[in-house]
Amino acid sequence: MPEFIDGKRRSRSEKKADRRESIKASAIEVFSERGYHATKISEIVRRVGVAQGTFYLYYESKDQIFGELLNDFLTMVVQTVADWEPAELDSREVFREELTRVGVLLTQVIQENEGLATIFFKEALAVAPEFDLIIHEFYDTLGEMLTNFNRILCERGLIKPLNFKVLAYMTIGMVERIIMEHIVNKTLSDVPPYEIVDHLVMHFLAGTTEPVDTTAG
Amino acid sequence: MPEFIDGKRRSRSEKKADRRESIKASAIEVFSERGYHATKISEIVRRVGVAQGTFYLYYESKDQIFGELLNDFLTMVVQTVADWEPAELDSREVFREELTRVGVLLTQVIQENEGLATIFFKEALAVAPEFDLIIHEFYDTLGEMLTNFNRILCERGLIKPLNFKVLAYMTIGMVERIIMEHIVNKTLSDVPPYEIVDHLVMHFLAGTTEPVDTTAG
Amino acid sequence: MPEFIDGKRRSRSEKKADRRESIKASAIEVFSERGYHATKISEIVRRVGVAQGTFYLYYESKDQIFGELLNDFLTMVVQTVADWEPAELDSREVFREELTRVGVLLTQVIQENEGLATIFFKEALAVAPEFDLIIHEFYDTLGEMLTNFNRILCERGLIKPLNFKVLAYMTIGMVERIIMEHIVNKTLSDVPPYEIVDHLVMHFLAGTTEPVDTTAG
Amino acid sequence: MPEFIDGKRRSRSEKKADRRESIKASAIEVFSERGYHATKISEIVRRVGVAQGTFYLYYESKDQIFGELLNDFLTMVVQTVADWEPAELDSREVFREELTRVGVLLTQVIQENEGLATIFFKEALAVAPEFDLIIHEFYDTLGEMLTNFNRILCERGLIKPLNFKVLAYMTIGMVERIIMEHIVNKTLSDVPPYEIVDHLVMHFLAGTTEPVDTTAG
DNA sequence: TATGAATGAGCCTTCATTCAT
DNA sequence: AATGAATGAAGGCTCATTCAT
Repeated sequence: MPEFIDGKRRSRSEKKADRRESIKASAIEVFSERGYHATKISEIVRRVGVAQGTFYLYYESKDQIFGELLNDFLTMVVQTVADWEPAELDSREVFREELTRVGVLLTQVIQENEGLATIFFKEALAVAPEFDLIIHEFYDTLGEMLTNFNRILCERGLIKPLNFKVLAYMTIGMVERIIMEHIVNKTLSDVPPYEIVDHLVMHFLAGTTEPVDTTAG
Repeated sequence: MPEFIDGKRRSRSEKKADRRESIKASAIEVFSERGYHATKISEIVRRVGVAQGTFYLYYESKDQIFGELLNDFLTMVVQTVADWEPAELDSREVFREELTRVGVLLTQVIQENEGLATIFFKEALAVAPEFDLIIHEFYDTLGEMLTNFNRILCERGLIKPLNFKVLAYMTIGMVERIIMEHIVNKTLSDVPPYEIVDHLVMHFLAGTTEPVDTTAG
Repeated sequence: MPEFIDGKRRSRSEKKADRRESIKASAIEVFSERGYHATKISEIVRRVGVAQGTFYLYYESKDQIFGELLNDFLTMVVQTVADWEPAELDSREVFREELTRVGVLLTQVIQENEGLATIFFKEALAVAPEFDLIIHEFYDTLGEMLTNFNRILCERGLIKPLNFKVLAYMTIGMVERIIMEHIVNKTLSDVPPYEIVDHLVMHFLAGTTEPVDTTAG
Repeated sequence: MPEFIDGKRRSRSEKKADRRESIKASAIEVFSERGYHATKISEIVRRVGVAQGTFYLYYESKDQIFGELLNDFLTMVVQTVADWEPAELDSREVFREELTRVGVLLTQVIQENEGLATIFFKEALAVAPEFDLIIHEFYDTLGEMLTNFNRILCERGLIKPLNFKVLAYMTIGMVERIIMEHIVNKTLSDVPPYEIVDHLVMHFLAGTTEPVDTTAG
């Protein structure tokens, strides 16, 4: 019996969870390949090998599973940053190292969830106003976090005074476009992740630490 | 008689062009409000006040008009950059001024075409593989242009040696996220465009001109 | 002025008739090429080089012109037979000659109106119940004419007693399938018309004049 | 319970096949009554009492089911002839009997499938070039079969030398017009099938066995 | 008489969701 | 829990016909 294949009896709820997970995995696959609108429930279940009706035992609707996927992705990103727990940022060097560390962490987590990332970057905005809200909240939170972060850095003398909000979104933009090209479009797949993160960190620091001398020729 | 309102008789082809434009304007409105899939031809024509069939006198299909809108936007952006004709970049100061100038130009053009910008940033990737191609080509072109531009700047000693491709996409990302927030999502609408462009240029220059001194504490 | 090209003034009604004829010619072309349903008024007028609205100055509707074409064809066929005026059928030889003569006449008239023939044989039955009626009437008339003709021939001893109605439809079938293959489908286009008519006449006479001796081995 | 009506439980696939058949039956009905273009899927399903979408569980499209019906008819006709297996045609008498036998068989089969026959004779040529091909192939095959058959009969001395191709199509025409009138238009419904077949066979034999003496008066 | 832009009814097809088994 | 057949609303597109100019 399949339940014994791995040597231990799986409980009923464990099996149920498995079925749910396999449907979710299939959904990630299809959504990331075809996009939200071109994805049919029939294709999701076909790949799992269950009947159409089974989908609705585990998810309420196409929208609902899509929302859950979006949420999974955002939670993952937020969690990674929340788990960061940076060392005391008492020097530029430590600061640089810490930024690099969280950058590499994010890179890994996103690389391991390529499908979710693709869905987020390509589809999320285009599906429905309902999801727009979630995403705007995410960006708002991210933007606010970074704005505050920048303000703190400034107070500690690690970066110079700027419009921290603009700075925050510039940083977000840099990072997300790089992820797009590296993970989703693969146009930067020949560049090692570390080099990419290094560029991002360097650029952030350079653009924020020293006034540009524009008088020199 | 309406024909004399602007002091001259309008020819049939002029009126025909007008009708086409009014349908296009309506399409931009609806697409940017509702997104591609939620947009119904019936809604586009309802807002113009013509019959459903009229749409098909001017456009072949929903896909075709969407493609045309996308093309309009990309052409506009490319044209703005192509019309730039920067002065001789013989000093950092001139360089900075020129970058700022093109930035302001782009800001204006995009602000005047908010609908198209919204469609591009929110929908373009999610509609159909057919459009993915156009967009990837656009990004590839943009990426290559900037990569070469960076290389030239480096040769002239205006920026330091870096991975120019990564740098290019970082720049693209900064700019597009800022546009997103400023024009589409309006979260930066309280910041004057000039300040935003200034930050972008400053950041670009700072991150590319001087090595960051990470030894200082 | 075009009206003088052939050296004489054309009256207004003559010009009008010309326009009507050219539209009809175009309609025959398109109907025979594409069939009734795939024929668009726009295509008919495009080939004449007039505007869509012009069609409706000369014909009431698509149905109406189709009906007129059908009628033209049937009238032509009936007229040919009516113009036949056979010589006194006082011998089998004369009879045979007369049958051949009318056969050749019909062949010519149909060959000169290939388009109409194609429309009649391929489309007529499939368009609308309204046309079914016309066609059934035609076949009924034809069937009755031939039935009576056969009866007369029998009375004169030219053919033997048979079910004249069945005989009539057999004859119609033979003729129309041959026309189909010869004129419409061109699968018999390598056989000279005279040979074809000869076979038809011969077959008709053979099948109607002598009892078949089925006792011979 | 309906499942027990015929004394045994019907399996799911059996019921599924039934549903398919009932839709096909309805399609035959509507197509033969209204013709291809005037037939609406909504009417087909209305008569079965199922929803519009159900049609598409069993057939891909309107075209596809029409093609299947056409194919059914042609297969049926070809199968009847293929199942014929005539006795040794060593005498005119046997020959006549065998021809009569296959004629009666065809009559029965077509009478039992009146709807399909109507569709074939009235609509088939007028629907789409795609179907034209199928039908032309059918007639070509039929024409060739009969041409060869006639040649063989001639070699065995059962019929005299003629243009066998012309002869073949004359035969086809006789038969199909008779079917048209008897089955589709019902103008010969008062004549018993056997008499009709007899006339056809007699006529075929008479027209092919003896030279007509045209010198006698 | 001629034009051709405009009309709008009509139908095929898709697919998320339901529900009887 | 699982099935998969059935549902039916919804929308893109066509084209014969009209009518203002």
